[in-house]
Amino acid sequence: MENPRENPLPLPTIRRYPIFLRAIGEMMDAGEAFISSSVLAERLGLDPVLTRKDLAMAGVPGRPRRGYPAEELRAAINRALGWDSATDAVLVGTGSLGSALLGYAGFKEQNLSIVAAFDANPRLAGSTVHGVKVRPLAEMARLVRRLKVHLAILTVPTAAAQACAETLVEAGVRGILNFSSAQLSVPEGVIVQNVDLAQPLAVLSHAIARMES
Amino acid sequence: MENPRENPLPLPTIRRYPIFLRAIGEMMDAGEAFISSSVLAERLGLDPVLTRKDLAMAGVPGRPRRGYPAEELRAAINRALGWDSATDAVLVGTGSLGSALLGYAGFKEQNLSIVAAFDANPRLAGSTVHGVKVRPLAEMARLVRRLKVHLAILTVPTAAAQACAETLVEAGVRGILNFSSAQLSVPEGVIVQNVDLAQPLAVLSHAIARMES
DNA sequence: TCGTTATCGGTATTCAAGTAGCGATATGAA
DNA sequence: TTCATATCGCTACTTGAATACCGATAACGA
Repeated sequence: MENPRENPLPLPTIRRYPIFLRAIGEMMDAGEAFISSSVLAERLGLDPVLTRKDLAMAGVPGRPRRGYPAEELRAAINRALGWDSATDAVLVGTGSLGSALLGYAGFKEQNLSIVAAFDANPRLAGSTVHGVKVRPLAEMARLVRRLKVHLAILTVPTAAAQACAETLVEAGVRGILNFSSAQLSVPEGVIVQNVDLAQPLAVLSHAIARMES
Repeated sequence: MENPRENPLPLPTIRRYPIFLRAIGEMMDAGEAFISSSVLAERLGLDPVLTRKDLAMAGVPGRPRRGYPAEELRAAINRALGWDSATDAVLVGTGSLGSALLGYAGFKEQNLSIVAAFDANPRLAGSTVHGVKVRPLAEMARLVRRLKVHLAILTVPTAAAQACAETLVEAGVRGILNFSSAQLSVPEGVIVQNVDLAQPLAVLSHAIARMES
């Protein structure tokens, strides 16, 4: 099925796809034309069966004793993630984390280009961070609307997050990657994905605490 | 049961705990002495029953029509996460992401203090980032051993990650928060928690792609 | 004092994801 | 040409977490 709506991918599968894409890219660079689930799994330390099921979800048929055609597989996964066509995004909040994300190379791999950055601090406006010009927050609504940007990366302090989100949604943003710890409330049809750096730390320190007990 | 080994907390619960801690802290600042699961759930946009089950796992008994005693609850959750006593960590790789993490306030909330930072680039050595002095990589093994640090945050380029990990483990590190996209291989007893910024972006863009299809 | 009710805490059910088992098939070697 | 085998792809089975349900209880109001 081509229509993603009929293809409800398991959430864990979606999370593994970016990892697969990186490995597939490296294997293609090494000259491989076919990707077998066993080799890929070995490389990533995953279960081969689980890997095969994930790859099968992309809808590209594999061949016994060869694997999946690399180029088609990569294209299918990219399509499933909506990374097949270039997507524009804006970044709001050029503090230390926001600045770091402006320089994060991974976004480019995913056909995501950050076309503008904003900050509430007027002293930062006009400066350039990793090649992106920082603009005052007041220009955000107008520019987002004009550029028809649908995706925003939110790296503002928690207290400012809800107000920013509302402005962004009002200007046409459909998806927000929220790095603040605010619980954003947005209208239906807008998707918020929270990123919380404390979560992996919690998992790690709990595991260590358990081992030492 | 006090012993965490007998208390295998569900992984999703552990991930929600940091969120709960923040909210509980805010409610305590507002003068609340008791935290009810329904109020907490409302505030965080979660299911009240799910929230109550999570809180129950901490082992603190609640009271009908009141809720859980705030101070005890917070202490119990912190204990479950191993955040009850201060933990030292080192950070390796002071690129843009590493620098941002040095300034991340959330770590302090979790009793985590980054006692040293290292970078392979000798030109960076000696500089100070967010109050932490950057040292050359060559000093890492010795210092980690001397300070008896058990936790490391790894923000080096993917190509350098495995070598750094090995040095750290050799020097006594038990847990690694890995921000690189390398698949680290470490000896048994060492825990690696991977953090991949591409994953939440994948979830978000897939969701948007599905809606627009 | 006594009922009402918000909240806890346990049990049961459902659902999603991971795991296991197994037949089908194309490839490569004998 | 024939056979051995790596790999796919399908169908259970198991596990773990979320959801639903329901009884118990302590606080509050009448």
